[in-house]
Amino acid sequence: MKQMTDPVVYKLVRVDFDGKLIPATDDELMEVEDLLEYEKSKMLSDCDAVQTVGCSSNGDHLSEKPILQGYGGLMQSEKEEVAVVKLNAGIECIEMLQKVNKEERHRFTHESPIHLSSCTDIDDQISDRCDKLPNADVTLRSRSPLQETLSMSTPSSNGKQDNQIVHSSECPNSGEKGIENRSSVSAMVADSKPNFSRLKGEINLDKLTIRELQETFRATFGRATSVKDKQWLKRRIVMGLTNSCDVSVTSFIIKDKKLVQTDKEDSCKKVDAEDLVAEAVSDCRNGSSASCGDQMEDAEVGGNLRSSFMEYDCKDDSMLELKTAKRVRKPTRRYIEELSDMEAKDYCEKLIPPAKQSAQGKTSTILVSRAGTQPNAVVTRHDSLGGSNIQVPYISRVRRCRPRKSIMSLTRFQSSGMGMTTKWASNTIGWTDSQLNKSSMDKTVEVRPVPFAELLIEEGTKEKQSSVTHIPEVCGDKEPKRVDLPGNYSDDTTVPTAKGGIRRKHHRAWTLSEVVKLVEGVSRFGAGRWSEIKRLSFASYSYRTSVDLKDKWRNLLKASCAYTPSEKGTNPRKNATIPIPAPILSKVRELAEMNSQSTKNLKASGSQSGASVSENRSGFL
DNA sequence: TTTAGGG
DNA sequence: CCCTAAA
Repeated sequence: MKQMTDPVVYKLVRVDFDGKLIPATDDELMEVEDLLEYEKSKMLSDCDAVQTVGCSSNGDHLSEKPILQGYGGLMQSEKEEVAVVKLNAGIECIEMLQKVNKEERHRFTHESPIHLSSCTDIDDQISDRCDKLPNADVTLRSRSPLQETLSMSTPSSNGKQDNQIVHSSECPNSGEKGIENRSSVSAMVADSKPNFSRLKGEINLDKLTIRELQETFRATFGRATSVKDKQWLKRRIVMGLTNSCDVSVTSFIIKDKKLVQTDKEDSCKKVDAEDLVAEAVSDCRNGSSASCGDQMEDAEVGGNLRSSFMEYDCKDDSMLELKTAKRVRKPTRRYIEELSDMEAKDYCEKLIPPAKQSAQGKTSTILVSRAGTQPNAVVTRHDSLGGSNIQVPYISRVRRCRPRKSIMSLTRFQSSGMGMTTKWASNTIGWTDSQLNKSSMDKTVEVRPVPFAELLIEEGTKEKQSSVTHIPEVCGDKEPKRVDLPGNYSDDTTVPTAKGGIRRKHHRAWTLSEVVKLVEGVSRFGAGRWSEIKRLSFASYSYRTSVDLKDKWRNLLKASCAYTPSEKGTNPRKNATIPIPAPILSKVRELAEMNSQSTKNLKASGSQSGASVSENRSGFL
């Protein structure tokens, strides 16, 4: 599926009045992540390709598209580092995608049937790859030279004011009034390709001239600097190479990607190159956090949004420049929860016990961020993710799910899921945006073929179906209600009981989108595969356990049986909870029937059960 | 640990 | 949702 997607994907990005780049929806963000992954793997094999994804700038206007930098310039020994740097660049995009003006999004959803490239299980991807932002080293400012370059290489279009949205190029109908900032140029910017040869071997920064330091800086971060301050440069480079802000030594020697302290005690974390990668990957995760911030924007975060950026553990005053340039969004509670959940769920098997970690010479550091603007410090800890050190917000939580057997299982399922997705995309009819809205799932858009589209069409919106026949469909994904946002419950959703167990504090009403997700999951994996559905379709819903899914499915089944036979003419307000749209219920019934059928088939003839599933689906409708 | 089913 | 038996 990734191969099918054009690697050049543009995202909805809004530029705020203060020049801040506001990302779009979660789903888009996630898609970018997908992209990042794609780019990463691609670049790992293609050393020369430095892909820079579009950035459009309209002269004085700061309307820009995310710069999605690939992971170019990889050399075997340093590829990890490169990946980091490049990823860091990509992070910017992620960040940009984090937020989008709600109204704009709404409008976007309404006015433009967006057909994003197919990308399934975005939730899973995002939740699996995202983490907190690192030290804000590689910073693409809104007017950074790199972006300037990019801007020039992309066609600019009619100017709009700030706050305008730039439509993604994957949105075929995005050409409506005033929002035509489209560009589909993938700029190859050689200048942005850091020269990492400088990073080889030992570098004694003390002996370098300012110019050399600047060069090294560029090699490290992929962007040039004009800073003349030697100390600053050295610090920056060391920070970049060691991925640590905690650099205050006066003498720097970098040897084999490690900082060799010369005149001071180890105050630096020494991380392997692979750690850097993990860190960079972890950067993406912050994206999910930001999306949470987005969702909570008028809720608890509220006006704090603008000030919700903060720096992590940057004790160095030299960071001042960076502070203004790039601020790290403070993780929301949901983010932290999810992150912790993810980390526990997905990477637990790879965790190295802290003791062992220290024994390996890795300092298990707990850093207290000293945010200038944030009174409350954020405690982070170093964890090992996939054998790498990452910094994650520290939080105690209860794991409700057993860890994934292997990270690869995710990819495996994803690819298989995507395969099915592709099939669906060509065989089924998806939502239209109006259908989406009808289903109250218009908050966000997701690129995913929706198997229930038929149901909605069957609901009398057939006239819409022509507009969406062959393109992967847009579908509401995230919970539409703020009340349902996980962040509102944060990490104290469970409370220990006297009996030693844990009990949930709140009942979380199932939202329609969750139900849809569930039904889709069932249709994909079949009823009974709850843990798989949970992992793949509800990866970002840390509060839904597989048991929950099962229970909900049971309820849905009950509801559908009580409902559908008599069709829609009956009393529409039977459900105490949210009224489940009849199409969904009938879908549930269908799936149930299919399921029982296939199991019967399994029992009887033991064959052709898998084929019957998909065939029954289409034949049924 | 996961699933199925009762409470 | 919780709990638990069974796999």
